Amino acid sequence: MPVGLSRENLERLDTLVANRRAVARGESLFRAGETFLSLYAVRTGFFKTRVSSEDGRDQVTGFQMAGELLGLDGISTDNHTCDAVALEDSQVCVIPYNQLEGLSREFTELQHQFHKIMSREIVRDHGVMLLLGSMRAEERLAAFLLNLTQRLQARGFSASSLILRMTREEIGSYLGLKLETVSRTFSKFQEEGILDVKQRQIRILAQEKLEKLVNGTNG
Amino acid sequence: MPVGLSRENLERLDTLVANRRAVARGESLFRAGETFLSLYAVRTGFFKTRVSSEDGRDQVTGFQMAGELLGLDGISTDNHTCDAVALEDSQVCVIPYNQLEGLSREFTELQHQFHKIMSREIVRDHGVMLLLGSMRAEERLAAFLLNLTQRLQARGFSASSLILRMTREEIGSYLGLKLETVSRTFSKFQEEGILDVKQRQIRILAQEKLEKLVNGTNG
DNA sequence: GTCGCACCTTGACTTAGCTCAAGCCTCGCC
DNA sequence: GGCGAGGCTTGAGCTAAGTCAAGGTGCGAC
Repeated sequence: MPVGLSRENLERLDTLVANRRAVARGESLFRAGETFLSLYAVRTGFFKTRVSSEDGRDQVTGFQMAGELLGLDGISTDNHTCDAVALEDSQVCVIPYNQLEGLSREFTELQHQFHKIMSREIVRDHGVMLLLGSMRAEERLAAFLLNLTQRLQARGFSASSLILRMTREEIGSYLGLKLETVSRTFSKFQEEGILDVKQRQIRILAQEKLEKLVNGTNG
Repeated sequence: MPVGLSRENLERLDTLVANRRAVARGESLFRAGETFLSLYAVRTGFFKTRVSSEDGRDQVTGFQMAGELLGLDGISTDNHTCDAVALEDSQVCVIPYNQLEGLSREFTELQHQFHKIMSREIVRDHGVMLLLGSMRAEERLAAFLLNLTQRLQARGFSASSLILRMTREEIGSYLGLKLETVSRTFSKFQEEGILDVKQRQIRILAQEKLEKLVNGTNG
């Protein structure tokens, strides 16, 4: 949250975010049901969030990379409502929530940014609902890949070449598909010359075809 | 947002919410792309929200009844990102967003409540993702009906008898199903003695069976 | 180095839900 | 009171994605 502030105030904001925590691959940062105290900003690494229903069903609700925020769902009931699991060794900033509320009462800009971040999460979720509610498998995977590369590119990585941090099953859960369907769709994209797929190493050969799949009136 | 406050402060909160607006059935309260200035609290009536992709696809993202808040998605970019359409003649309170931010800097409790409301929206959306990503048609419709009746019951209406405000197509869009599937599933529930369905009049005869469909490990 | 395990791919078959089509309510309007 | 339009139901056939099953691949532990 970059803001124009005095040095003293900048320091106060820095303390908000001073605390670090490391999370090893496969470990949870937090779990559904735990008391909510802090938000977390990913510094390095990669996470998934996952909700579960009373029966065994679960659903990956998102993948988070450096700079993204985790834990917003916990504010509603003072308990986390999802699990956040590191997909590789990761580091987060711990942001004590009551301090954030306090500071955001003083700094209008911080308050506004925080609201924007929450709102953006809602907008993102609506996009996923659109995907889950109305797209076919190929369209879902295309949208997923474009979203990932866009976010990676914003962080200075290649727009066309990436290494997936998650399994086919996790991608499938996120996209509402079975892992076999994800795998077959990757293979299909490879046959069609859209992707080069070697396990988790993906190279995008024809981004415009992915975009057409997502946006085109589906021909 | 009921809070314990002095009379003067209560009055200031009242002015926040003093403005009313009527929306006739079928009209939009706001549309995607319009400048975001205010949130809206439903006073009477019933709304749907809907997102659209560049091609014609669209997805109903929620149904809102009295007491629920509309427009949170607009904060992220200062533009609304979905359409809100009245499903019956309705009335809303207009809540100017910059005033809300201002007051919530003064009133800790208001700030906290507002954050909880945004967070609750995120949690709700995750629940819908779980539904869209992992449930079968019957389970989706059961979850939908239980959610509706629960919210109606919280407002003093019957837990077992309701009148749908939306078409089969709108239910289908929300649940990621085609209208025919929604219709067939209603018919199936009727055959099984779970519901009595007469067009939009629904009577729930066996709530426990709906609950079992949603929660049961799916037998 | 090789063993084991987690993950991925591919094939054959099944099925839930979609599509297309026809007909029926019901409610507002003339 | 009849007509029309939007909405709902139902049937028949199709298809995208799921299921089950049998390997293949690559990496970490010993």
